[in-house]
Amino acid sequence: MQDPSVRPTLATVAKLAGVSVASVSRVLNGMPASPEMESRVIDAVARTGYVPDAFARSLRARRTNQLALAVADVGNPVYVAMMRAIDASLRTTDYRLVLHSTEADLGAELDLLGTMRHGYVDGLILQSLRVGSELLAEITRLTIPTVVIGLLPDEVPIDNVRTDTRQGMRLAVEHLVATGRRRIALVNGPIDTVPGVARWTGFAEAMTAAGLDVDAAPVEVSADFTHVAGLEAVRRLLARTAPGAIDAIACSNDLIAMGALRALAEHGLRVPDDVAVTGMDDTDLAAMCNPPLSSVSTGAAERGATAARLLLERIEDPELPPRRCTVPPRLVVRESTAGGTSAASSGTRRPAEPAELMRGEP
Amino acid sequence: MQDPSVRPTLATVAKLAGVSVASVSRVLNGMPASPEMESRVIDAVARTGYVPDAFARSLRARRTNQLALAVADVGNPVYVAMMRAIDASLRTTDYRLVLHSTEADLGAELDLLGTMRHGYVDGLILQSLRVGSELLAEITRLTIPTVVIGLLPDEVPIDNVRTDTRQGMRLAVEHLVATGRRRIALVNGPIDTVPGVARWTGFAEAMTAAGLDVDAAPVEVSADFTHVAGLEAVRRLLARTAPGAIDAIACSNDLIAMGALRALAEHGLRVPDDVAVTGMDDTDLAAMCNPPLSSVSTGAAERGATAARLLLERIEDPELPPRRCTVPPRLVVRESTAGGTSAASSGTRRPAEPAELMRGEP
DNA sequence: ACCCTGTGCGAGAACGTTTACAAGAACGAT
DNA sequence: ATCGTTCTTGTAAACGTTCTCGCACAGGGT
Repeated sequence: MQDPSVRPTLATVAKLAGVSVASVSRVLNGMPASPEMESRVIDAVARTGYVPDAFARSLRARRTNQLALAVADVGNPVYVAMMRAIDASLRTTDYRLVLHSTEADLGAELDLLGTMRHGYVDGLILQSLRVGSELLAEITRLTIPTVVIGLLPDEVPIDNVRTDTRQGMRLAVEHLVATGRRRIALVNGPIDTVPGVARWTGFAEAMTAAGLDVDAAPVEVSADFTHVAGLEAVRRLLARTAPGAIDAIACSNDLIAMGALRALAEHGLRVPDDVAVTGMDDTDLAAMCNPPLSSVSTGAAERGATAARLLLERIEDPELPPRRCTVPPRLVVRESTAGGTSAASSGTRRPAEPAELMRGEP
Repeated sequence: MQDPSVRPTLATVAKLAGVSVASVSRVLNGMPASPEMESRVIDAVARTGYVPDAFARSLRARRTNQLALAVADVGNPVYVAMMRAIDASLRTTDYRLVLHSTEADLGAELDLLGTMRHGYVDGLILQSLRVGSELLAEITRLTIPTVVIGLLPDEVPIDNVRTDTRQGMRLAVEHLVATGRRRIALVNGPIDTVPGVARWTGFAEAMTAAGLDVDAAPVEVSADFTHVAGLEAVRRLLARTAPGAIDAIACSNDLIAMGALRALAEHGLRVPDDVAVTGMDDTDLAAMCNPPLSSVSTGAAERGATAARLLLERIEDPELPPRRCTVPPRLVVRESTAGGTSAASSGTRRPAEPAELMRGEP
C-alpha cells in the first residue's frame, strides 16, 4: 500500500512489478501476456490499489463508456420506467447511464445538448416534449449518436422511437363511449407540446367518429403534465361546468388523471359512478390510485429498451440509415371506468375485480 | 467552419487565429490578455465551432466539474424532491449533477462506490438505506469528498445530513392517539434498513408512552419502500387480523401508505372513518391521494440543499472537521387522519378543508 | 542611457492512458 | 547453422488540455 493521498498510476504499478507501463495496460485490458507477467501485474495492482483514471483513458481511447438519458421530468413515473428499461439493457454492456432531467424546459434542453458537445458521453437518448425547429437544429448538429424518444417529423434523419398517442387517446375515448359515457371532457397537457397536440387530435377524431360534438366538449389545458397542474385544471373544469355536465374525463397522462381523481373527490363526485376517468402511460401509479385508474399504456419500458438497442447499434455502426420504431398503445381497463353511468355499483368499497380488469394486462 | 466530422481542438483555433495554444486557453479561461488577442481568439473559436474537450481538461486540471448523487430509488418522489433541491443549489456553481439509482441494492451501491474511484466526479452525495460495515469501509476508502444523507454511526468521520425519523414516527403515532385511535398497526419497510429500524423504534416508544401494548400491536414488514410492496404488506395485514381490530395504520413512508389506502379500499374499509392512515416523507403524492394523506415531512428538499452545501464546502476546504446536520421532522395533517373513530364525517365525499388541514404547511 | 519591474505571449512540459512500432527471444522448418 | 515466423515485451508517441517557465518588450524611475 502506498500513501493513499496520491493515487497510484500505471507507472506506480509498473515500477513495483518491474515491468513497463505498456505491459500493465495490456494485462489490464486482457491482451495476451505470459502467465508470469500476468501474475506480477495482478499482484502489483492489488498491492497499490490501483484504479485506472477514467479521464486519461477516455482521452486516449476516444470513448467514454457513458451514455446520457435526458427526460422531461424525473418526477414522472413513466420516465422512471423508461430509465429502468434502458438501464437493464445496458447492464450487459459496460456503459454507464447518466441521467439528466430537463424539467420540460427548452432552455435546459438546449443547454444540455450544448454540454453534450464537450464529449462527455458516447451517445444520447433524448426524450423531449417540445420538438421545435430550434431543438432539431441543435440535435442535428450533434456529432454523437442520438436516439429521440417521441414524435419526430418524418424528414428528420435521426433514430426515433415513438408511440401513437393519438391512437392511444382514441382507444380511451372509444372505451368511454362503449361503456355508455357521452358527456366526455378532455384534460390535456400544454398544447404547444408534441404529445399535447397528438392527444387533442385523437380526442377530436374519436369524438367525431362516435357522433359526438367535439366543439361542445369541455376541454381544459393543464399547465404541465404533473398531478398538481392536473388537479388545478380539473378544479377549473368543474368550476366552470354545470353539475352533471360531465360523465367522463379523458386525461392526457396518469399524473393529470391522478389530479382529476383528487379534484372529483373534492367536489363530492364518485368515480366511476358519477364520472369515469382515464389516464395515459399506464404507470405503476395507475393501479395504486383510488379507484384504480384505467389507462392507455404507451409501452414506456418497451420504448426505453428499443431506444437503448437502437443507440447501441448506431454506436456500433454509425453508417446505419436512420430508423423509426413505433410501439402501439394498449388500453388497460381498471375500476375508474367500470360499469356504465347507470350501473348500480357500490363503487370503490367493493374489492371488485371484474374479468375486464385484466384485459390487456401482460 | 471546418469539416464537422473532426472536432476542432485548441490547436485548430490557435492556427486559425495565428496565436499559440496557450493564448487561446488563456482567453477561454478568462485570464488577462490584450483586447487584440481576445478578439482574434473569440473570432476563431466562433469560426471553428470549437468546444473544449471535457476529458483533456479534466485530466490536466484534476477536476471534473461533476458531482454524483446516488439514491436508493429514483421512483420515490422523496428522492426526486431531494434531487431537485440539490440541482437548484448547484445551479449557481458550474457543477453538473449526475444521478445514479442503486435500487436499494447493496451490490449496486458498492459497485457505484467502486466506479467513483475512477475519478469520474469531484464529490458524492450518497443516500443509502443499508449502511453496514461493508459500505462504511468502502466509503471511508473513498478519496473524494462525500456527504451521506441518512443516519450514520456517530463515530464515522464523514459529513452527514440526517433527519430523526424515530421522532417522526413518534409524531405520527402521537397524532393518531390524540385523534382517538387505539388499535394502531405499523407497516414498516425492511427491518434490515436504517430507516426501518428507526421507525420501528419510534413506533414502539410512542406506543409505550401512550400506554398502549406494543407487543400486541399488529406489525407488518413490507418487502421494500415501494407502493407495490406496501399494498401487498397491508393485504397480508388485513388478511391475518380480525375485522375492526385495526383503527389506524402508521406507514413507514408515503409510498407504502399509498399502497395501504389501496388495500383498505379493496377491503371496503373507509379512510379515515374506519381506519386512519399516516405516511412519511410528505412527498407531493401525499396531497394527491384519495383521501389526502397525513404525513410526516422529513424535509427532503432541505436535506438535499444542506447536503449540497456541505459538499461544496468540503470541496472548497477538505480539512474541515466532519459535520453533522439534522433536519427535524414535521407532521402535516390531512384528511386520512381527520376526525376520531366515532366522527360522523361523510368521508372523502365532502370537499372537506378543516382548518387543521393546513397545520404545519409552509 | 541604464536598470528594474511588469506585462503579454509562446514554447513546451506535464496529466495518465492506449497503442503503433520495433526489438528481441523462442521455435520450427529448411 | 540459417532464416523466417510468432510471441512477448519495452519504447515512445500520441490524445487535448492547463500551466510553469522564460523571453521580449514597454514603461518609469534614477
